[in-house]
Amino acid sequence: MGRKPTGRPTSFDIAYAAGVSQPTVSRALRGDRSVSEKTRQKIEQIARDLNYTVDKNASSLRSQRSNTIALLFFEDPTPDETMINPFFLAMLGSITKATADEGLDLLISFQRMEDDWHVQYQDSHRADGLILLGYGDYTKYRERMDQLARQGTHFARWGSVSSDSSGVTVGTDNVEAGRLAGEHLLDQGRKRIAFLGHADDHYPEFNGRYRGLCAAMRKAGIEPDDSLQVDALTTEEEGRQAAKTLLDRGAEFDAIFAASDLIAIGAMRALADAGLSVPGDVAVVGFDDIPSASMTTPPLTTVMQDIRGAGQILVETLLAQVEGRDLPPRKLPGKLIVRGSSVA
Amino acid sequence: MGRKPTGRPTSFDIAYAAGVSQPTVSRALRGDRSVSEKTRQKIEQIARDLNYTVDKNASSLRSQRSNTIALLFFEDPTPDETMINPFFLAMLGSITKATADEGLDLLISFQRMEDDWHVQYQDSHRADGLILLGYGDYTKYRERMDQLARQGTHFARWGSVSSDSSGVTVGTDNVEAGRLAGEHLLDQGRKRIAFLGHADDHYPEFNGRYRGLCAAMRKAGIEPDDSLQVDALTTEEEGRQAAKTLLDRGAEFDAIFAASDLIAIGAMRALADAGLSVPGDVAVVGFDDIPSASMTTPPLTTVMQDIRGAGQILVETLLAQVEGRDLPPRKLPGKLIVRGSSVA
DNA sequence: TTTCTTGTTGTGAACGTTCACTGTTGTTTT
DNA sequence: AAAACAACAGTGAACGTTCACAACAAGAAA
Repeated sequence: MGRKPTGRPTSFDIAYAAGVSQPTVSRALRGDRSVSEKTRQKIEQIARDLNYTVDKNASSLRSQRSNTIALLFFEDPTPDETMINPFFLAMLGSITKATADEGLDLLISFQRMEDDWHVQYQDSHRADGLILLGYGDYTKYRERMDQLARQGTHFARWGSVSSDSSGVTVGTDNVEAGRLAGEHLLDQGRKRIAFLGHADDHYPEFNGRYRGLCAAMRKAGIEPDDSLQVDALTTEEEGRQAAKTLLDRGAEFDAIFAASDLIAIGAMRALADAGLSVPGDVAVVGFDDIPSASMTTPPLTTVMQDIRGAGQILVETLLAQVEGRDLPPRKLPGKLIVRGSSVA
Repeated sequence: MGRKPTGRPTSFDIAYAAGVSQPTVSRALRGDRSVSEKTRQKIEQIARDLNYTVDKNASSLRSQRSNTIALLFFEDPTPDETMINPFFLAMLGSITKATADEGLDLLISFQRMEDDWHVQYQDSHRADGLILLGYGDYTKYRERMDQLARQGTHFARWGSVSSDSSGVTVGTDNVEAGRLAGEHLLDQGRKRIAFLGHADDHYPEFNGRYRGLCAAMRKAGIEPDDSLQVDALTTEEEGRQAAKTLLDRGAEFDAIFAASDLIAIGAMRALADAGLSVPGDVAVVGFDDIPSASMTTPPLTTVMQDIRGAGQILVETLLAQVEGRDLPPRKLPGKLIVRGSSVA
């Protein structure tokens, strides 16, 4: 029936069987409206019978569109390489769904920041665009992003939304979310609120959360105490260390707002080790609402980010960019999830 | 410099700049040894200067090899679509690493079992092979796998290792792991051990774990009591329900071996609700060692699967298959992680 | 009737590689 | 010194689509 006795059928085989030309097959299967309904159905039927599928490579090569996006996690190297930040893992689920809804394929990669790989994804036509998820020292990533932007690579990033970085960014309104957390703690009568997490511009998301907390405190007539802010990255261990530092210093505090749940969980361990009760002695609020947050004792109060919305908006934003119409950066609201760690 | 005033450089541009023919460029960049060292270096240099990368689509089209594998999660539909089983999420990390090490790209998809999509991944030349991760009613998946095998699709699956299913499977030695868990509980002096999880052939992994438990008990001279086995799927809620069923029934038991950590966590909640202490009244052992397992109170004793090894072996196995040499199925050992939920 | 649409299909080329051969050197063997 | 063989590079075609354009029919407008 086909030209070749062996191998997968091609559009030529379908065309032959349907008695039309090969490009007509291509058009029909793509849903091009210039093909009559009758021939389209006939072609679709034959394609199904012969178990034919369009060759993705040939299609992408010719059309210069891969209908694929690459999801790149970039982070500072960690000891355990296969361990992924739980928050981004959740994001992955949402992005997968969003890409599937748009009929896109999703490539993923966890290349470390040292590698140049991510730069090549679009150049090599593997993907039409990139979604970047990352954490760690922001200033290190900026350079890469500028490079990507210069090369005309399409990408959308999850992170702190500001105008100073190249590329479109989607992220939670961290300042507002920090304010929510702060107000909640103040409502519980807490007055000396510690912040665990880096608070300088190298970590703009954490910085925003801290600024939100400070704003809430000032509004309540309390001047934030800088000595209650301790640097920490998003790991349980750093959270434990940070809380320990605070305790060793003899600092007085009745609440902790941690920049992430992992930090909060680590901090709770340190508090338990020191014989302090949560929320009795110290109320704790985290950020992210990772699955483990509800497993702790007491369950952790935290700020949930709109993960589902995030994935969808990231994909939308990226797709728009690929198609030449740029969408503006977007800020998503965070939502306070009150659990036992902050209320009596 | 090139033939075209605009757009990405092609291998022709590199060839022109290097004063060689275009196929030589292709050969050089592929590392073909029939290109002299000198010209290879020259070509590589020029390629770097011109920011050239090989077009993945053209390359894959011509060579009929995409150097990409697709990772497909298939599961029975759940209420929250973006929620992914934590164990498979961990597996994802390991598979990503393994594919990166082999220089492969990784496509992922969470298509539900209803869809036919997964069948098309290889046909459309998107991927050279498939890795299947899934849970739920096994008998439903068998049919699909037989279909894949019939079509000559290359795939490797994570799950229960047995000879009866088509395709190569890699998995933990569930019987042995179940025995480990059982022996541990028996060592703690427990005699009436309940099993929470489906134990019929529709769920061969859980079934293996149960058989292992039974074997350990018989070896210790205790005949397993069927009434202490309660069906449950891998969710916290089902675990809670299962434990509640057991309690409502007035069953006597001093230990629970849950077929997964999520089930175990749910069961611990039910025990707490009933005023029973862990491990005082009931010792609990889970399976998987998901991140949350160490967060519970008390921390959960569990069986850790060799996730890192799993990813590597799955990729190896699949790659071998693609290259025409079949590797045998593999069983990986599980490792007991003793925490507070099972020892006093 | 003639001309212009509109809808549908066919034609030839192009996307950017890799593959299978054919040449061309220069070196080794007989 | 002729023949044989490497080692390397070039030539033409092929992979399976999609694109731009031409061509044809049938009905509408002139």
